[in-house]
Formats: sequence, C-alpha cells, structure tokens
Amino acid sequence: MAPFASVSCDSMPRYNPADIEPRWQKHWEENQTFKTPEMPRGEKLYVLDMFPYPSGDGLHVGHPEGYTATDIVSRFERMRGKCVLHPMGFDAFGLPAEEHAIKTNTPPRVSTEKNIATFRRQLKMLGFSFDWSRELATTDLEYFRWTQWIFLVLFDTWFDEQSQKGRPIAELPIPDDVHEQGSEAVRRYQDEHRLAYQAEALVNWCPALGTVLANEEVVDGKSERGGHPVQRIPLRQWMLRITAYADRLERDLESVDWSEGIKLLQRNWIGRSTGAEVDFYIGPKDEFDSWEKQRGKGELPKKPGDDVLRVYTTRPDTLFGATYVVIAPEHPFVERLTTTEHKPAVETYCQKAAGKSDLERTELAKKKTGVFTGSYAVNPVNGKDIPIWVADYVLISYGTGAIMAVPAHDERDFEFAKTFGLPITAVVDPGKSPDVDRDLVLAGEECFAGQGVAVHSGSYDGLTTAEFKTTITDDLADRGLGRKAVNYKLRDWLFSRQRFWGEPFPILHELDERGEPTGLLRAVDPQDLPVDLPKLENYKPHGRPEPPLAKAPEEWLYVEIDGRRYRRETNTMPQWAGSCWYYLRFIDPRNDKGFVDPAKEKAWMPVDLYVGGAEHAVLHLLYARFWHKVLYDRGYVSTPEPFQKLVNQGMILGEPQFHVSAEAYEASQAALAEKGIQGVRVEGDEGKVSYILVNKSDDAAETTDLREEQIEKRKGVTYVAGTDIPLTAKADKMSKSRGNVVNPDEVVREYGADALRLYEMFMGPLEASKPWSMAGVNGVRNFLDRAWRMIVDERAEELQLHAAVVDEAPTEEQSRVLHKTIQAVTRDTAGMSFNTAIARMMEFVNHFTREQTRPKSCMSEFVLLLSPYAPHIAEELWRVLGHDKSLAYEPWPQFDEALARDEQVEIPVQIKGKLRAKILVSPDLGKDELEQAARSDERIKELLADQQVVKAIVVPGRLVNFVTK
RNA sequence: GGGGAUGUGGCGGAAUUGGCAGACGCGCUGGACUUAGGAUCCAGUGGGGCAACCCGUGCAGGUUCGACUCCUGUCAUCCCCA
Repeated sequence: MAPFASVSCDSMPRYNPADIEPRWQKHWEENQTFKTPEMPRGEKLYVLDMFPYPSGDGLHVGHPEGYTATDIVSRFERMRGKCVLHPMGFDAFGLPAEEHAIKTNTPPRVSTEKNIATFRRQLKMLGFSFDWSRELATTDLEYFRWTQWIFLVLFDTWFDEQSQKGRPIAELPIPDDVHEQGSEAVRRYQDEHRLAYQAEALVNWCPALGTVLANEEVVDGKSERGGHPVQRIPLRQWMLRITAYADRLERDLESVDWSEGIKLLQRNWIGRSTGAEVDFYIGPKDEFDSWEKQRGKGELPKKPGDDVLRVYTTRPDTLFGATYVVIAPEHPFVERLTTTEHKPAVETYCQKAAGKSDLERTELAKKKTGVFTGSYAVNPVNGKDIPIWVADYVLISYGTGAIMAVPAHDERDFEFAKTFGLPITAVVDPGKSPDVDRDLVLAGEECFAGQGVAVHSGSYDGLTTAEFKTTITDDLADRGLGRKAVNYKLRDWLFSRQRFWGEPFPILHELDERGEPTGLLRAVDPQDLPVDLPKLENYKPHGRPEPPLAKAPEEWLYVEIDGRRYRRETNTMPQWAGSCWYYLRFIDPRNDKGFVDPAKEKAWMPVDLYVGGAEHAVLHLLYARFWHKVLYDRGYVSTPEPFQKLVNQGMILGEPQFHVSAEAYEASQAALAEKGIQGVRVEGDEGKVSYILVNKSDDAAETTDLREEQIEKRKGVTYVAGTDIPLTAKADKMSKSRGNVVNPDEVVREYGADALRLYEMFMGPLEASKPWSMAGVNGVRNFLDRAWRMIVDERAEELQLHAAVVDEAPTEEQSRVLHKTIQAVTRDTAGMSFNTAIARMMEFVNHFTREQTRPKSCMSEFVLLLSPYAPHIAEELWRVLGHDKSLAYEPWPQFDEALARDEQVEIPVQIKGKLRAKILVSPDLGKDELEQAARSDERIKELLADQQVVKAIVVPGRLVNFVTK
C-alpha cells in the first residue's frame, strides 16, 4: 500500500466532502486498493449488485441504495479478513438506445457508450469499492461473443426426462422410424428436441408503425406510441425450453436463502398444477365403440390423433359435470370442427380474438364471448354428446389449448354457460357451510369451485374431491382415455426480438439452389464467434414484420461454407440474455479462451449475496437460474444455483407531496392559480385521478412543492392556507411528470457522497420502500460534521487533532460505550440492519462529544466502524489520527463482552402488569435477590402493603411483576 | 377476484422476537453564545391531568401475570398476479 504522500493535503480544518471525497477516490484508484486477486486468498465472498441499464437520464437515487448496502458488506467483510469479489458492469442492450438511434440516425453503440460513461462517473463519485478492472458491458463484443456461445450450448442440448437433465444433442436417442427416413429427418428430429428451438409464435405487429412491438410497448391492444392498433400475427420465433426445467426451478428454491415472499412469487410464476389430460372423442359417431375398445388395450397415445380433442383439467373429479368443451381460437382443429353453417361466425370471431392480448381475454370481470362450432365431442365418462365451442378465454398456450367446461364448478365456465344458455350440472356437494348456499349450488344456480363430495357421478358418488381425483385418473388411464399430467403456467421463453440493438443469433439458415430456405439450421462454428452486428444505413423500421437486420448488407447476411449458401438469422436476442450470466463473466472478465475459467468459477461461485430491486424478482432471476442449470448439466459450472442469498431493496419514493381530488381541484382551479399554485394531473390505478399541487415558476418545467406556510391544519385536516381545499400528503414513485425526482449529482454536490450513502442507509430497513427527505439528508450530514468535530480541531489553522483527543487510556465508562458500540454495529452490519447500526454510531458521537478527554484509541476504533458506511471521511479521520495507510484492510474492531456490560441496570417493577417503579441493580442478580430488591423498594412496599401477592414473575435482567389480589 | 407486504408521535423509523412502547434522526419549544458558510452547545418534546395517576402501536375481540409482537375477525394503503 502506498504511503500518504500521494494524497495532497491542504489545510482545511472544516469537514469538506467536496475536497476529501475526490481525493480519496483518486487514492483508491491509483493504489488499486480494491483490485481483487484472480483466485481468492483465504475465505472468499462474492457480493453482487444487479447491474444497471445505463439510461440517458443518468443514475437515479434508487440505484445507490442497493449499491451502498453491498458496498458496506464488502468493506466490512474485507476488514474481517474475507477476500471479496465486488464487481460492476452495465446491461446495455435494449430498446431506448434503439429508439434514440431511429430518431437521430446515430448507431446505438454511440449513445450507449455515452450513457455508460455518465453512469461510471456517477458510480465512482459515490466511492463504491468495486474492482473496476472487471467492468463489463453486455454490448462489448468480447462479452456477447460468449453470450452467443452459451446460446450454442442451449442449441446443442436436449432435456432427458428420464434423468431430468440436459444432455448433448448427439446423445439424443433417435427412433428407428426416423432413422430410416435418412439424415435430414434425423436433423429435423434433433431440432425439435433442442432447448433452443424455433416455433410459430404470436407477435405484436403494428402495421401503422411498420414494426413489431414488445409486450410492454402494447397497451390495451394499441401501440404505446401513437395509439395505433396492434395485431397478433404468427411469426417464426426462437424459443427456449425453460418448461423442461420448471420442476427443478421450483424444487431448488428450497436450497437458497431468499425471502419467502420472493420464492412464492417464483413458485406462482412457475405455477405448477397437477391434474389430468383427458381425450374427448370427436371422430365419426359409428366408430366410437371400436375406438373405445382400441383405446382400452393400450396406453394413452403420446400425441392425440385427429379423432380426439385432448383437454387438460386440474379437476378430473368434475368430469361428469362437463357439459361442453371449449377450444382456443388458435386451436389447430378449429377449421375442421366448424360446420359449414357456422363458418362465417367462427371465422369472424377468431379474427377478432387475434387482436386481443391474453390479459384482455382472460380478464375475469369481462363478459365472456364465444361461438358454437356446430360439432360435438363425447364425454368419456358418460358417453354423452356435448357441444364444442370456440372462446377466447381459453388460451392456446396453456395446457392443450382445449378445456372441458364444468360450469357448476368453475367461475369462468359458469359465466360462459349463463351467457349462452348452456346446461349446468352440479357434481360436487359443498356440504353445509356458512359461505356457500348449498341448495343454489346443487340446483346449478350458483358456482362452487371448492372441494366437496361427489354427486351425480355414477359409481363415484360419495367420494371426496381428493379421493375422486386419484381414482378417476387411474380409471381413465386403465381405459386409455386419460393420464395424470402436470402443467405449468410457465411457458417456453420467447427468445427472439425483431430488433437491432441485441445479440445476433449465431445461427445460419441453409438455402437451396433457388436461394429459398430449406428449413435446416447450422450453428456458427464457435471458432467464428462473435457474430457482430452489421452497420446499417439507417435504423428506421422497414415496414415488414421482419427484424431490421433483414436489411443488412449482403456481405453480412449471406455466408458460404463448403459451397453451400446460408442466410444469417436476423432476429436478435432479448435484453434478458446478457443479464443471464454476467455474474459468471465477472469472475474472469478478460478470458478469451472460454466464458469463464473452470478453476476460477469453482473458487468464486456461488454469488454469496445478490442485491437488487424486486421488479426482477420473477423474470431475470428465473431466466438466469435456467441458464445456470443448463450450464451445470453440461458441466460448465459447479453449482446448481447461482445466487445463494438474495435481498430485494425497497423502492425510494419521492418527497411527500400534497394531493387534491379531481373534483376539488376543478372547483378551485382559479382560486389556486391566483396564489401561484397549479395542479399536476396524476392517474392512479383504476383511473383514479388526483392533482399534485405545486408552485408555478417562470420556467414551466421547474416547479416547487408547496411550502409550509402555504398549508394549514384544522381539526386534523390539512388545507391550502386560507381556503377550504382539503389536501392529503402522499409519497409517490419518483417521476419527471410529478416533479419529484432527486438527482444524486445534486445531493453529492450539496451534502457529499458520504452523506448520501449514510442517508440512504439510515432512512429505514433496506427492504422497505420509503419516502425521500432532503431534511433527512441534512440530518446525517450534521452527524458527519459532529463526528468530524469530535476528532478534528475546527478552529485551528491546520488540519490537526482536537485538543480533547489524547493518548490516554479510556475510563471505564468510555470503554463500556465503545465496546457496546462495537458490539451493536458489528451485529447490525452483519445482519444488514444498517439503519440501527448508524443510530448506534450517532449515540457514540453524542456521548464522546460531551467528554472532555477523548482517548485516541476510542476515536480510531470508531472511525473503523464508520468506514464501511462513510469511507471518505473515515479515511481522512484515520489519517488525522496518525495512521499512514488506508484503513480498507485494517482488522475490524473486536469487542469484549465483559467490558460492554453495565454495572447497574434499571429493572422495571410492575404490579398487575402496570409499571410502578424502577430499581437499579446489578445485571447478574439472581431471581430471588431481584425479587427481594423489588420488594424492598419504598414505593413498591407502600403499594403492596394492603395487597396479597398471588404470584411474582421475576425475569432476571428484565423485569419483576407482582400479581396481586 | 387471488396472493404477498405494511399499518407505531407532527414526520422517517426503533423495540434483544412475549417483558420499561417511541432508541436514533428530522421537525418543534425554551435557554446559552452573539455569533454566518449549512452555526454550535444545553434542556424539553406521544396525548390528557395541578397532581397521584389515566389513556395510548389502524379497528373489534381473544390467549397470557404481561401483547406493537401470538390467534380470530375487520378496515386501509402499497406491490405482484389474473
């Protein structure tokens, strides 16, 4: 470690973060203080933040919250001797850069790099102890080379159901009949089984904009920009077979240290349900008997034939109540099942359904729509003919895209049946319960979706729902009509985007002599990676539902290998791709032989602490875990799970602002305008409109919140001063429109980085969402000022120690305060209760600023405690205290429990649970002595004089409670 | 509609997990110093009452010697899903 000569020292005895902070940041950088060794020395700790998307707006105050938390943990654990890996990077592919490119016709790389530079500057300004030599961006050629490589691993892997494991495609058993058809058939068979495969999927195509939109760009069936109608059209897409891993993704949640809430969120997203697949016969009527006989001989066929409609149900026990069947508008059988008579209606209906999102279609509150196909299916349990309908509340992507409708016991089916006058047969008796009207249910006039006892179900009558389910599933399986099935809400991951600014797929499409695709695929040789993005003339959409890369120059688009022509895949990967494995690359960021060196991976993985926003609780974490498991199966990583402990930071809301209801605002707009007050319209959920009151200013974009003298309180209600306009104070999410965005640059300029860090940690628990308060920042800044003055003589000309700071041994009391502080700060920091740790340090400063002599040893220990939280001021004070190297690797202070012990403690004495006195006693007084001490207290003696003590509860060191009669 | 989280002074929040409710900070009140760089220092600050005391952790019950903490119901706010 370099001596302090490199740190310039001007004589400025006042606490001046603008001077101290950049100086120490430079020192750390020049001395590579936080550079992590390639391989851990001693016990390792991998502390990771969710890396940011570098938007054009720069850092938001929400970012430093999580980053400060991990920085505190990193600095703390370094001092406790751990070898800490704490990297940072940028998730830089994505839509905004591309939109900027379209608008200005500049390559996205240019704006992306500019944004990254801003983010990097802001992050460095906050003094985080990242190992910046490991910085990466997902858009770096040398990074996405390996993203493409991992895609090829997915492409080269199939999922073996038997062993529940991903295996090389070369090991996929090929059925004989496929073999006989030749090598092309084999290749197609393999392609069907890869974890990365192609399928027709619905995309949001907006003809008016001439582009395909992401789901988040579509609102209510219209484009977010411009409000143009959006159609859902099928397009060839890349899919990742995440459903194959659904079971393991769910099961392995047990092994990680995440909050139950997040685990539940993931479980719900995976949405595992168990039920049954059942075949409903739809073939010619006169062949039913022979069909049934045929089926009875064997198992349920793997793929349903043309003569049956296969449905998935979680309630096979209600099969006797199935009075009709519904198929999704996209179901392949729709056309075949529709009779001539119903054709026009069905066609119109299906077209309309294509314009709706899944959410609109399944919305419970919405009126159910549908059309009859004219065909019937046979209910396998009672042989009855039941009508087949097409309705958009059934989704093609869930289960088999067809359901048996049991209106008596499913809300949606019930509503549908009511609307279209279909029969309702109750088959579950809910029994006596205050919550349901049993008679109405049994009469088919009310829906009951719960469990009960079977009725009208032939020989199954009397079985409970659970018994019935297993019995009938077995019976159906015996008859070859059904089988037990597990279903997931989770669907295969639609992995391609019709965008420019993403990773190109390393895939080539084979062309025939005429230049038409043969449908056969070829992976780019790993030697030839990366496949870089081409240069485009312009980035504007070209008006076809094809990706922008389709208009790349020929030299890029077409490839010839061994005399065969190929066309490159023109879709790009979604933004999630790069964030799926960045934590692995941080371990070995400059490796050009592999995505990570196996020995380093083994040494550093798993991530011990992962901190980020709850908005990524589902998708990012699920996708990353999925990739990780594939890499694990293929032997490229050593742990089944990537993130051992996960903490979600809460959201930082804006300063509370005053809201007024829409009615009140409209009525008083003129009166408010006279006072220079205007309203900012904000729309809450369910369209609830309110207005935020702000002061107008000359610059229309700059408004200020109401000042204290502009409001008044009467009888607990807040009004605009001098009016009867009622106000409510509310803290909202920060947004430009609300004018409540806090800029970290300004906070650092006004209060310093240490104050910002400390404030964000002091606000409240990390996981809670909490409102910003500039007054609060000022409060912690005050604390830093006081800590400074406790050690530094502010009135001297030169930077020197305060006269009270002396080289003396601490008094018994000083020593006790110190050891108590070390104990509490250590415990709270380790437990990530940063707010209470800071409170304890404040108490320390409050105590020692009152002391006439402040032992240097106590001051030094305190500075070490403070250093993870406010590293710049701590380094500066450490130097003032006479130390000559950075405190970053000083051993963390130790406490002595005996020294932290109070000599006397105050014990509350209660009578019948009411506090009546307090007594001062030694903390290790035994039960009997404590009771005696309580009884001999004057006040207690008096109060107990005329009462009979029934029982005395004595908790040593805690309290005494006399129960009297 | 389902799931989850939260509800404590004027405000942000503490409370060793069933043991003195309100640590710490902001704000406010009073005082000291007569001071400009976020002034500093001291004292006070949940409500009521002169007092002894009484009331207080969204609301209503319950368990317990004792409940912010556990149980039942209920209301409100926020988040996620449909």
